[in-house]
Amino acid sequence: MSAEHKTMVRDERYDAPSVESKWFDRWQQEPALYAAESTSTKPKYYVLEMLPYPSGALHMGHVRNYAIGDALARYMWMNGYNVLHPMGWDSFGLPAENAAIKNNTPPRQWTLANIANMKAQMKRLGFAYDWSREVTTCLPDYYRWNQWFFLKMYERGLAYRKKSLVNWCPKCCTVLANEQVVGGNCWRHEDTPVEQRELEQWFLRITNYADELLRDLEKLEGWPEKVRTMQRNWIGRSQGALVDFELGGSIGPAGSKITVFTTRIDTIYGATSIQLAPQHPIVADMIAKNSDLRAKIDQLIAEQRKAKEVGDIGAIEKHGVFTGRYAKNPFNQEPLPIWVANYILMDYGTGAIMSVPAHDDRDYDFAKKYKLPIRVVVLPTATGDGDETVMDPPLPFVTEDGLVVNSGQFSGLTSQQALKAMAEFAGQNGFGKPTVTFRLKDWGVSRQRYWGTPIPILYCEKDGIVPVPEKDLPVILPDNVDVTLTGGSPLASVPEFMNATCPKCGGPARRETDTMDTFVDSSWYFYRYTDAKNDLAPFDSATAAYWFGDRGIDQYIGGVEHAILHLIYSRFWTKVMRDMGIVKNDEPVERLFTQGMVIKDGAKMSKNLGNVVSPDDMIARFGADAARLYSLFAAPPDRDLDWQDTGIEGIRRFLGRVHTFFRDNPIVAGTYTPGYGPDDLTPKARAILRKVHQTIRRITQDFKGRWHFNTSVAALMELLNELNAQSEIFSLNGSAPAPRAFVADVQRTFVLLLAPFAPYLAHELWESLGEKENLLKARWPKFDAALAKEEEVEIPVQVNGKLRGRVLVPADADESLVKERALADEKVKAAIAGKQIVKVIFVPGKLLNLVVR
RNA sequence: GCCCGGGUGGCGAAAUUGGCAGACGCACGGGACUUAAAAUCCCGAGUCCCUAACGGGACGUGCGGGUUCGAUUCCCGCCCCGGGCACCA
Repeated sequence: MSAEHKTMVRDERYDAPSVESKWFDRWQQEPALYAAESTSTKPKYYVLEMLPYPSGALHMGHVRNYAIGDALARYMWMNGYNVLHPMGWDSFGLPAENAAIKNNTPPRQWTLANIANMKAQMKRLGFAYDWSREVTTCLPDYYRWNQWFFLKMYERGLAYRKKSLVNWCPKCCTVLANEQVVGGNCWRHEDTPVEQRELEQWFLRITNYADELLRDLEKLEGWPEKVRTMQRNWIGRSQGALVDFELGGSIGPAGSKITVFTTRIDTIYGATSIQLAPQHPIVADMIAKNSDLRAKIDQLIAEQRKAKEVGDIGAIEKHGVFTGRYAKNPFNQEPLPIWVANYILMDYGTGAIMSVPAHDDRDYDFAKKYKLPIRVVVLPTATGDGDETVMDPPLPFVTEDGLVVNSGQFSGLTSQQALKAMAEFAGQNGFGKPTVTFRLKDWGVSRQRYWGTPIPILYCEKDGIVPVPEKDLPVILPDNVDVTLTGGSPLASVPEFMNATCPKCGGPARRETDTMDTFVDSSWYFYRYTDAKNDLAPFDSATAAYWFGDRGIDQYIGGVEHAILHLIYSRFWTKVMRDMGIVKNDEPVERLFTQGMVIKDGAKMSKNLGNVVSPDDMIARFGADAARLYSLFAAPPDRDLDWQDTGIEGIRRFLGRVHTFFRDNPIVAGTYTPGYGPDDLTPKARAILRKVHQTIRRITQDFKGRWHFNTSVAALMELLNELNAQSEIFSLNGSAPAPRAFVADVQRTFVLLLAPFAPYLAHELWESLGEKENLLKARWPKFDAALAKEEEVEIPVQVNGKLRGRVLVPADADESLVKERALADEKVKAAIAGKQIVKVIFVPGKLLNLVVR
């Protein structure tokens, strides 16, 4: 603290360093100031900012995020709500291991030191958190409940182990979930392509909830549409049908068939080949007897892998190999050649498609290349344009509005009708059925890393997979583990950890040495805040129900980068907990706000670019209030903010002017007679009062509505400018002093309006006004429409829509008065000279437009 | 390619229902205070044109159309920037 203060630039007017230091010390002595009450008659409000990873120091993005949340929390407190505003640490994860290797410091020690530092920074910034509820995910009293949930999911069949191709980051030396692969690269190493490895891993069955996760997005009206769209895309629901094509010849067992997935069963009469993914099981049978074919298929697999690693799967050229075999189209008994193609993916649908070149771009390209027949079975219908015709080559794609032709009994149906009729027909005849596939895959949670929650599973030679009994939790993560990044789980090198006893047979057992994905930690942490010290359960259900209500956290604030990862896992976790009966809400978050990034010189801040702005530096130079206020003022919160040091300088000047105003006009409670009537106010004082109420309205509306706090701050600046312009009213020895009680009222209101944004200065001024009660317990000022109403307004006068003059009239003036005055205006006269007024448009209080000819 | 945002002075931005475009701030220019500077305070300012000046005029919210007395705002067609998804059958 003191070191920071010494380097602070001294301002001759407002000594932010010593004021902030004084209040910082006081707030440390009153930790209960921001404590939430879990039982209260007041209405509850749960406001939450996404918890940070303890990387070592806050960055400006954090400051912005928390300044928004803190302003809201303070506003809600001042409006009489019982506010829960907690903070914690998402403290497991790979950076701690990297730091351990680099600095030879144990991950635990490194992490806890970072937490201490960042917590001090948060306190210095004056954020009003209830630290009694702090959650630190890397401590056993938290992660034991990760293990508990894992066991519950295992019991319910939601956690399972399977061998499959998984994403492997060679730099992290661990497996990644699909959600952690960004454009084919690792989400932490954006230049490192993810490799595919076949490993046995633990998965959580998020796909069980795919339909509900999609459906409930409709309910989340308090979420940005952007995030909902991203989740919709990610879940990727696709309605279609499965159709079996019987194999001819001697491939596979008798009666073998290939099942394809299609969303366009209405085009099945146009199918001219079957395309298989190179990894398709049938292909394995074929190449077993044909080494020439094998080599070609291997080539296709290599192309696919390469494309995936480059991250541009759409760009590779389509290649295929004819297998020499045929499969029978069940609708028309036609034999179709079976090909293997590099553009067919084994992990979507069934890994097999029917190729309909006339009605699919990719199939069309492929058919052209290999000279496969192209057969049109859907014609465009006349939809008003009227001149669509079938062309040669045929239209590559016709949407569902088309008319089905050349399709046996289905000819003449619309595509929509055919989709239904043909899927039903397939079902009735036992060679297919309607189905739904999802892009969403189960969540792979195993990580071959040390710094995470141990998976509470044992492997016994006799009993196989054996969950750790609940009474034996937590499985403690051992200290003193060698965390070199060699690949393979570091815990496997700790015999004391790995070797255990089977709880079933008492024989020797081996512990699971993988740890959990850290996104497990953050999937439910916000429930823990409601009951953070519970050592019998993750949280008390009734307490969580109080804070979450029916619809979840009232307001969640964080970066859009978690739109899919954290926010989809959290939704899944909540639904699982609901099905377990420990929460009542279907969704964790009622309202979500994603703030924009803080950038500098048009680019994301990074050490490489050397454009990083340090919060410590800003606090030292301008003060915490200024750093916070600027991050609210410089741009609307949902937009990116381009940081400019000269901008925060301006904010510091504003805070200095505020301080000066109060210093020069000291009105202390108890030194004047309270109360004043309207008659005691001069017109100028009434004008001030009007501006005050207009400001209350603007700021209150910003909180209730769009959160454009940049305009809230601007409103405060305007109010201050007005107060300064009317200084004779305020000065005790001015020429036209207003009643002291009035001046005190204005000052009080100003401080209340400033309080959510600049708490240090607000508290200081509040005290200087002689107020004894804590500012957070004071009431937000009430807006009075009558007092805010203008008495006189300037009405713009247009002639044919062009501004020609302005007239000053009483606010409620009617058309005739405004018109009379307008016609008296010289410029208006000149504009209508020699012409006739054919129409008059009058918008009361807004505008007069004379239409002339 | 598809789906979301966004495009307004030198810069960050404002204009909540179609009604004075540019609030507020930054940077800039001028002035006051000072031996001087910094700090602070006051004043000016969208662009272009006319005027010695006072004033006045035209243009102006990415581009082109449209609706309207009136469009940053609504409609149609484009361009550019940012983000997401993508051989998903």
